[in-house]
Amino acid sequence: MAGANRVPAERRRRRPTRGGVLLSADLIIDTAVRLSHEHGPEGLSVRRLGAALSCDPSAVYRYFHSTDDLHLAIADRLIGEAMRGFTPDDDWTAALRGMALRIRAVLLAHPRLAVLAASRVTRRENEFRAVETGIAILLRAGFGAAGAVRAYHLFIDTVLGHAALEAAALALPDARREADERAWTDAYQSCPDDTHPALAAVRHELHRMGGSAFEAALDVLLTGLRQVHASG
Amino acid sequence: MAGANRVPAERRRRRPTRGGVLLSADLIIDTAVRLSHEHGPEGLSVRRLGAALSCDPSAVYRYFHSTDDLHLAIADRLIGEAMRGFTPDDDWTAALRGMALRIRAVLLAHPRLAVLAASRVTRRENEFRAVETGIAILLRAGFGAAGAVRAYHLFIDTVLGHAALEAAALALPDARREADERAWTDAYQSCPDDTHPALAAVRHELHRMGGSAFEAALDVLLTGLRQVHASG
DNA sequence: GCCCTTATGTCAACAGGGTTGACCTACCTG
DNA sequence: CAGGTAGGTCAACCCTGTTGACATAAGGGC
Repeated sequence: MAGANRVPAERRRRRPTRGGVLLSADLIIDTAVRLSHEHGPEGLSVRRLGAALSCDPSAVYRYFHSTDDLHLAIADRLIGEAMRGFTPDDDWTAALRGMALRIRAVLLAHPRLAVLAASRVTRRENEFRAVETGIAILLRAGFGAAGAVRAYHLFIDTVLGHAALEAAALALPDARREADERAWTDAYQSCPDDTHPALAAVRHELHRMGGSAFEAALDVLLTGLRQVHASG
Repeated sequence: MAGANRVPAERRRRRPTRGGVLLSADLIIDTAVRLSHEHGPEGLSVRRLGAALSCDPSAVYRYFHSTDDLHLAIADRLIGEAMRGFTPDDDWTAALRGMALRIRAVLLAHPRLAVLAASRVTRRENEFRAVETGIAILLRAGFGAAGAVRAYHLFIDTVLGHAALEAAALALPDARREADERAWTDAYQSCPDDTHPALAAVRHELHRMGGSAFEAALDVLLTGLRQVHASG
């Protein structure tokens, strides 16, 4: 918390930058989101932000206490983007599935921000609403208070964990990402059969490791959750 | 791959640093691992590494092409550490569970490295062996080649995703981590009941969100996997 | 319509980061 | 013992977040 609201949300004196831009928290977040996927990895920095807004980098600190503060605001923006217009399916597992896919889609669209955002608690409006939505789905499904919170917790962490992992891979410089992907059809194909018999046995299936396990994992998790729900 | 083995693993001419230390890839990795959890977040840097080894920072580049190369080597070291002495249980779900807990324990012990390591493919010996072990467990359980790879993929990504998330939280500066944790017993307790009825209904259970969902998620995932295995 | 306060943009500086190319020296091979 | 070169060192480059002093224009009170 410590001074989290020392920076006023509403400004009275609006003064344009040297480049004629009228700064605002929203504009800064917009620009940050744009920067982060226009430029390559590490594309987002206070200095680049300053350049993009044609203002001095330090002006950002008039709107956010630190880059961490800015990151949390960005994270909340992404959550809002993910959940905008979401109406949960009547079937609770389908509802959770839909929510998971939305969150993943947004995080993959902003891989570099995803890494920062996924593990944080923004404690801001959009996150409040998302948690409200998720818990409501589970309560309506018949989970008790404790069960709903437990289920939501493991669900959302699984979704965020997978998404963060995929995003981190996407956020790598091209050369590294491709090298990582090639590993399964390359280095892993060259492991000696005698010392790695299991790898040898599945050699022609290893390419699957290069892709995403998100939906498969999600479906298995929901299968498990359904079973837990049914059996008490 | 590009030049991945341009740096020879074995050295002939061993020449001590000004501080009298005989460098080696292993010693550098050792020191890096130690640094990363002796000092706080951002405790690991090439320059600090140089200081700890009493050598010039740039000497590290004689052993690793870049920090990324070093990070992969560290990741592989952690995998080795996690799997050392691991003997899978006869029950395949118990075996996977044991493997998951080991990986998580090591990643949580080195939170800052975990964030770097979890999403990468080290394509090095220890990782080869770990994948071999995991696939072997699933083949022995009766999964076919494709099923074993699919199951391993979604299993390991779930484990790594959760572990990375927890590690990222642990790697935060104390103030930020505590603020994130407090959110559930603090900011989330203050959401208006009328706009957030589900949150209101589970208010006294929300504190659970602050802890770890790892084991709960793991158990639900294994439950799901068991069902998938049984029904096909 | 002016003046004062102060919010807010600007500037310069600091400490730290990865990486590179030139240098030089001590080691190993022959 | 001589020569070639691996490998440690040094200085430089450009990047990063952050801070404190500074200046200026905005807007409220009169």
